[in-house]
Amino acid sequence: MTAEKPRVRFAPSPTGDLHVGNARTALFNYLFARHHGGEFILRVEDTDSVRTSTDSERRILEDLAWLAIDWDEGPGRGGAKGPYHQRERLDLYSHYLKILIQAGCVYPCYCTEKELEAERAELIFRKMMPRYMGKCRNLNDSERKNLADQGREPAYRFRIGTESIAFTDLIRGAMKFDAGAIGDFIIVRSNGIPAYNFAVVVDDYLMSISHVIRGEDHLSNTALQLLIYRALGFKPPVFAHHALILGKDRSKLSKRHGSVTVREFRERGILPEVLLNYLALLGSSLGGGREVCALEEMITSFSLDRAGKSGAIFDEDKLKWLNGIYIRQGDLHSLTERLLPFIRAAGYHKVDTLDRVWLERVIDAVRGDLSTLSDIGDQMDIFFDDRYVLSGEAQRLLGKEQALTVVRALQEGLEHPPLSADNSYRRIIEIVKRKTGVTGKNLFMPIRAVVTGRIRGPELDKVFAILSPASLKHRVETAISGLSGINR
RNA sequence: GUCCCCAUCGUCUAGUGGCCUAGGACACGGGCCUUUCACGCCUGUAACCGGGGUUCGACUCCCCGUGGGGACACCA
Repeated sequence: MTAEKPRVRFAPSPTGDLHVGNARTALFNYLFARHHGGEFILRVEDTDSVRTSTDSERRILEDLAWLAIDWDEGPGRGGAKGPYHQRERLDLYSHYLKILIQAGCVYPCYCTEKELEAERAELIFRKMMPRYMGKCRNLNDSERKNLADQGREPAYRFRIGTESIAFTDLIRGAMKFDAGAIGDFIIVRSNGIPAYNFAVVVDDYLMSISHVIRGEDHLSNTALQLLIYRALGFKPPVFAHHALILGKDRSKLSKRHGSVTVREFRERGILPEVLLNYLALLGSSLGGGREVCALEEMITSFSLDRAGKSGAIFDEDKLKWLNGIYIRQGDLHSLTERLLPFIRAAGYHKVDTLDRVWLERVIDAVRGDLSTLSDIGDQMDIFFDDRYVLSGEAQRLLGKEQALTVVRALQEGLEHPPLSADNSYRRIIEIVKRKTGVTGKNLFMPIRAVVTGRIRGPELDKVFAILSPASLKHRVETAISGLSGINR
């Protein structure tokens, strides 16, 4: 590791929403930078003219901000090594392309995409590794002129030798590749836009990136990039390739596995700090057996040594479990604040007119049953008469003879003169118990069922304290008339 | 197909030659608490891929096999 402060980067391409795998890469880079007091740079790799969209870029930046991953240099923040969009760095790439051409490391290739595709198909058919066979590798000047005269715009390919490429990966150790197995690859497309491997090398070098931390899927790209570093005479950064996030079938996590973008989890009501916490936990260990871990602690304890070498399956159960912990342990005011959009989405359009103190009591009562913020609507329903409904389970439970007796006693108990909200619950339970002689589960479950319409939910004393006496009475009455009808 | 990477409970992992009768977490089962479901607490089931070495001693080191994954675009 270098003695100076490290400079790392996260370089998304704005071709869709931020994938959790990429978010994890961003987090690793961020944690690495913060842990070592270095700099974290954000660079937008927008060289794919057809798939890139400014909307995607906006959304990725939003997602990063939502996760509280902030960058020291990059879009919206500036910096000495900009610009931070590859599209604005085209002259830089053409400068280094010229150098490579002059050095004879690169040659123009006039093959059309159709021709290349045919070659690839042929190789695959013959069960060989699909790679460029070097058709334009040794063209002379007149041949080139000929092709150019046909109106063909050349792409530029890097001339691969037979040397072997070795480097030390910070996570994986000694790594060795054989250049012979690789075909000459394109570094600048026929439209003049650089290809990934070339742009990355130029940018990482010019931006003084000291450590490249990225997914294992880039391992073989590293060999190509190292070749370019060598040809340009650049000192390469230190590389670290972490394992990927896998789906249930152990293949790279992708759309068909379900939710995969940061935005999807956000919309499903996963807390940003939980997603971060989980991503840090996945495929690594926070050390000391810690699982629930705030960002500050992650920064302190972060180490690439702990990054796992094998892929880790994304476990939504554990994510939800972690989310539930944060929901239960967090501050009630901020929880309420974050819940508001989800309450609105559940159809409570007038949530802002609700009494905030009352709302917070409701949230406090149900937070124990929430695993995601989007569960709130369903859990809140029991406190609103127009949403109250006897579930099938509750009806079944109330269908029992003894249950009906309890409910009738409850009805009588509610007839007693208004009591203070604080002790009404205990008094009513006392009355019902005395009248029926029923105790325990047989006493509480019927009461829970009529009052909430469900067989599970918040603690009953809280429910009684929140619900108005009128609602209570109304629910019991309608339940009784309904049930008696069924029984007869 | 070729190259590369990886390999501990179902899942995420601890374990860096003796502390391992392999520890923790999620999930699952049981119990306790709450005169209720849940929460919480306690507890159970469950793993070192196989074969060779190296060593007094291998989950840990080496080799082979097997299995899984990744890469192989004028995408990044």
